[in-house]
Amino acid sequence: MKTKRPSLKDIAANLQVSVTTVSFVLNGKGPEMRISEEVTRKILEYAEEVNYTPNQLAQSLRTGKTNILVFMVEDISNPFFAKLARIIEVMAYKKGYKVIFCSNENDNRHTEELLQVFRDRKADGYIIIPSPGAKKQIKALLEEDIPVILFDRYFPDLETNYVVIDNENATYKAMNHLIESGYQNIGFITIAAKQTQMLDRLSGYHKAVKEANLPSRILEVSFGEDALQVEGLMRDFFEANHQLDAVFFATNYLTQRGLLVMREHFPGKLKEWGIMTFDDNEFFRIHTPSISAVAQPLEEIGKTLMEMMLELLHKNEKKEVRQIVLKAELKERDSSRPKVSSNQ
Amino acid sequence: MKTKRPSLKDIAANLQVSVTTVSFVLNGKGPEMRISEEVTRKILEYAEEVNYTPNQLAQSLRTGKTNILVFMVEDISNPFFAKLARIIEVMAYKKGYKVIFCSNENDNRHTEELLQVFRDRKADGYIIIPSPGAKKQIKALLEEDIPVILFDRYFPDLETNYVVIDNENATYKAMNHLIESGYQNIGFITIAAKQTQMLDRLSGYHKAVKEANLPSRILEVSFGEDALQVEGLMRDFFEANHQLDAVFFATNYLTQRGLLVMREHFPGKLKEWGIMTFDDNEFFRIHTPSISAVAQPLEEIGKTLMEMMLELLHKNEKKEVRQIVLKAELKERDSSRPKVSSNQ
DNA sequence: CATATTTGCTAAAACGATTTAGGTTACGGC
DNA sequence: GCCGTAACCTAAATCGTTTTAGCAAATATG
Repeated sequence: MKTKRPSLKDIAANLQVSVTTVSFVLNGKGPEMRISEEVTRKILEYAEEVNYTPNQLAQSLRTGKTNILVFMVEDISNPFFAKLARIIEVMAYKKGYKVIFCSNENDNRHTEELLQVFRDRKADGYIIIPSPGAKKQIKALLEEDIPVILFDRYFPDLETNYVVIDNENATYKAMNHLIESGYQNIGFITIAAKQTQMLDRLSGYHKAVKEANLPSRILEVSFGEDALQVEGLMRDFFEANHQLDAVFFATNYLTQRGLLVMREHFPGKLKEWGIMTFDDNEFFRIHTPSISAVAQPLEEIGKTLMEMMLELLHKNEKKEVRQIVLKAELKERDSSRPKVSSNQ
Repeated sequence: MKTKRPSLKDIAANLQVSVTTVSFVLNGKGPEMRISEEVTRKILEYAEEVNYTPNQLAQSLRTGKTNILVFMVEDISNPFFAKLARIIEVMAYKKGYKVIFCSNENDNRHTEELLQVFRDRKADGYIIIPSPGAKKQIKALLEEDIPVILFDRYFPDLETNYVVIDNENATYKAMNHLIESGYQNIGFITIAAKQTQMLDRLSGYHKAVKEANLPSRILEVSFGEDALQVEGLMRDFFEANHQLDAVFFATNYLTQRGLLVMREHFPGKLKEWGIMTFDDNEFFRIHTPSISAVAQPLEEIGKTLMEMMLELLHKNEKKEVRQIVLKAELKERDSSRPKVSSNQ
């Protein structure tokens, strides 16, 4: 016996008052609009009784506000993004905002389509990991004066709000830690992407090896390749460079693949080599050996993003652009303990 | 120079036709409504030129359809749910639906609030892991004739669609595998929850130990406890039961905690003990020893959920309720290799 | 007592679409 | 010359809100 949800009109009809009055009362504007105590009480009681809640679609259509935020990452099933999503979700709900998560697969067409979808749905704000060619779409949002914050990476020549970490310095420090531990031949496995976060990590690596006068050995895999292909590339890389004594994985996805390859094909290296990874993960603590990692401060990133977003949402006049660079934390674990030189 | 997005009205005004005509043409009803070729072309061209896309809010308000699905889990940052979320996301987008993910923390109030929010926003369908007391809210949705599918767990006395796995049998089989490998004293670590998925796993355990005439040793931790508390309880449990020679973790969260405790406090047991976990994870393959797991068929679960959902969304008359129980797969890895008896 | 002011409320437009029920005009048939 | 029909298009209601502008009655002011 599916009965329609009550609307303002229903309440108004039932109580013989106007829709306007009901709206005023339920929005707490009763006093301001001089609605009598009696009518106010009557309306509140009846609304309670029929369990009225406003139709958000109508409300949004009228007001232009949806209280929906978009959180777009590469892949929501990546633990790093999933954790951050959860943090953002909690904070947003506390402030009365709902969050739509979505994955753009670092693909421009995906990004464009998704943004179109949410534009049509009038999302109030966007927290985005931009795909390489998303600059145009981001610009379009900015021109419509819609709150946008980039994170993880940004466009150096675009004036936007962003929150990132200091990738270059974090990588540089982690590299120096490996070097101080005695590793001399450190391979760097990264994603072939021309985006800031990857370029910065790479240049941190370069800086460290150059300063220490060590050789640089780099493997770039492209984003689209599937797990098996990636594993094959790594295997080849390890075989072609048997003088390696340590390896630095530039993302936690690569680390997963890499550890598997090492486990299956080079079990000895797992113990001997120095290993460092970007982005920490519960399992790196549990792994044998435990894996040293550059840990991004998830809570802080989430908190910063939400604070910036709330500011943007509530701003009246134009705020200046804010670009925040946070520090990452180096977790020193067993995989970067001082090298035990076998032949020196 | 923020210019308003074009609406049907704008197009109509510009071309000196009625809004109705524009709407018909853009919805492909031109021929049916006998709109002339010429007018049709004019409208299509102009719409293209100004890059018209309909305001989804208005559309939804009018039609009652939002093309939004809700996917509610305990915690979206749990890798198991995150992976599934990704699968659902891909399938849903292919069919023109958007997905809102949310975490109810297995809490009734959360569930209720979230459902209220999406009810107000007129979501088209719901895929839900219900919290223990969510029966009433689920019923309310069903009465409004809104598509709902439960998964992971269900209410035995509620006639709903659901997709679950055969928890009892999967646990029973995994237990027998441990028993056949020679383990005689198998602890079972689970969450104190009276929900079907947990009860079934527990009864699978009971069935197996009873049949094999083995002792049963169970640790129940409650959902709310934090990581450190859980680890403390496990430590006590392991110490109090030093005759244990294997342990079965009933969820992958518990496994994470448990492996950490074993690693830090009982490193010897990591190698000796049989270990089994529910819900597989990339890292269980990489762990030393690699961890045997009862793997839920994520792809199949996702596919089944979406197929059922699409059927419900497109149905005309009432469909009968579908309750699907899928099989889990046992991944036999190093942690359940035959026991090497040290003192027999 | 006539005129302001306050009190208490409401009509109606607007947001941007969809859809029902016609309304013109033109043309063919008889 | 009248009627029926087809071709082409549109007015207006509707979804459920918010909000502006203002009306009528009661009260205050001089």
